[in-house]
Amino acid sequence: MDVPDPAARSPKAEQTRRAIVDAAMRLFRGSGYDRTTMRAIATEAGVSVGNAYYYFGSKEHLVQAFYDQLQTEHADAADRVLAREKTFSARLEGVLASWLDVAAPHHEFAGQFFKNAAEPTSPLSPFSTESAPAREASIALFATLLDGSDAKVAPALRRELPELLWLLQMGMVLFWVYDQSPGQERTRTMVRRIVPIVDRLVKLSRMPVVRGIVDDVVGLMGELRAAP
Amino acid sequence: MDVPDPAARSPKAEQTRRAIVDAAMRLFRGSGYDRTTMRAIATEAGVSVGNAYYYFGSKEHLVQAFYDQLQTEHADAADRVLAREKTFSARLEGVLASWLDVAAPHHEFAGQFFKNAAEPTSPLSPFSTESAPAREASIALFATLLDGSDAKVAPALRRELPELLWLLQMGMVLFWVYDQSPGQERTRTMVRRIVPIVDRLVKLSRMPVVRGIVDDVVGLMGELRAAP
DNA sequence: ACCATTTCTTGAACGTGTTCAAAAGATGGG
DNA sequence: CCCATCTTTTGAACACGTTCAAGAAATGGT
Repeated sequence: MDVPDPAARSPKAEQTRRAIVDAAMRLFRGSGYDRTTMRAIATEAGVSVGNAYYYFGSKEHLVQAFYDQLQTEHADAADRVLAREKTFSARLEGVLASWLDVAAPHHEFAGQFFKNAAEPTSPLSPFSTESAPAREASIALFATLLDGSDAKVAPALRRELPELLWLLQMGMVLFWVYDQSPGQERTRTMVRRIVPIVDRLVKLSRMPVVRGIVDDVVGLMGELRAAP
Repeated sequence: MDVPDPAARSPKAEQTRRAIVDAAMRLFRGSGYDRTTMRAIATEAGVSVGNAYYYFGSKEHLVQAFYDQLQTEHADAADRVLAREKTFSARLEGVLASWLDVAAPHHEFAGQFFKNAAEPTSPLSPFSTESAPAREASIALFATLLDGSDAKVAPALRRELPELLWLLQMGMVLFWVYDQSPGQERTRTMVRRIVPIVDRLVKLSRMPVVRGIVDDVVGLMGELRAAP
């Protein structure tokens, strides 16, 4: 289960590690997660099964590499969107749509390993401590999205909105995973139509009648964060 | 994989079937889903492994029985709540809280098999065609909750609100599965505080400014339903 | 009573993810 | 150069979910 300290890796070890990750990626992409066996990955990488387990605690851990790569690709694509677009809704739609773009080639694969990420104890779970860095990076992206936009947000909401937008993205991912339409066209439709709604909700958040609810929601989020 | 038609079951077969389900429930409850093996279930039930697979296509299918039982228990508890409470928020909080009550003893077990339910292709997925009856029963429950309450809902929303409340419950279940606080106290807090928010949102739905958004949301839901 | 057909039951076998003791290789101090 | 120690690698073995050919038991028509 234990894995060598990444800081102290000999070049040879690093080479073996990469060979295993690359082989896994190739096979996952070609045959899907379930149909790719650890034996096949080891053979493809030119090592023994046990050696793969020396570097990766489980088959699941091999997916983390894929996960990281996706996150990086999305961050790049999102940066390009944010450099180009200035309005809140264009920025939001661009960021969400670019996630769909980078993830599209992996839809089937993603559906197969989604069950692993869903398990509460899994390190791949978006709520796990292991994925906290990725989660915070993603929330920070939505903060940038917001800061550089023309949106006028109720002050109370400003602090919590990035996390709420991240939750929106999680919802989108959930929808996408279950989306069986060709090219996941339904998810794209959903995004295109939900962004204006969010935009209007944010605008409404400053209205006196609505502000009470906003405060409630913000208060609840604060309490839940403090509790654990 | 094929399983005998439930309509045409001899008493003997039914007895064997029950023995397997009961053994599985006992062991699941005692040792959790993952640590309970099909061999142990078969031994406990006094049959062979192959026989268990004659009645249940997979280990996952054995969970369906647990699932159904939970649903039935919740429906009963919810009925008692709806007979007692008349205001919308009391009914909603009662129904959600009673789900937590009936599910509480199985929190650990539920977390373990949640990953199976999360896989899009799984029959246990709340969005699968196999669980459509359970899903529709649950949505119908929320329709009853609404109809018998004092809530004045915008007409456009009335049709979609039961499904939205069902989605709220799905969100609660998700939160609950990940909730590691003792007795899942955080989820209870979340429910207690989110119900008044929903209540206010529903009231707000009739306001002229908000009505536009409500129409958008309802329109989006209709479109997504029509698409597949 | 007999056979044909269907229903039910068995246990060995397969392929899988994972573990582990042991070996091989690398490193560094004397 | 040699030994001790640490890192890396191996492949056999384990436990599991699942399948399947074969047999046993029930059923029903003649």
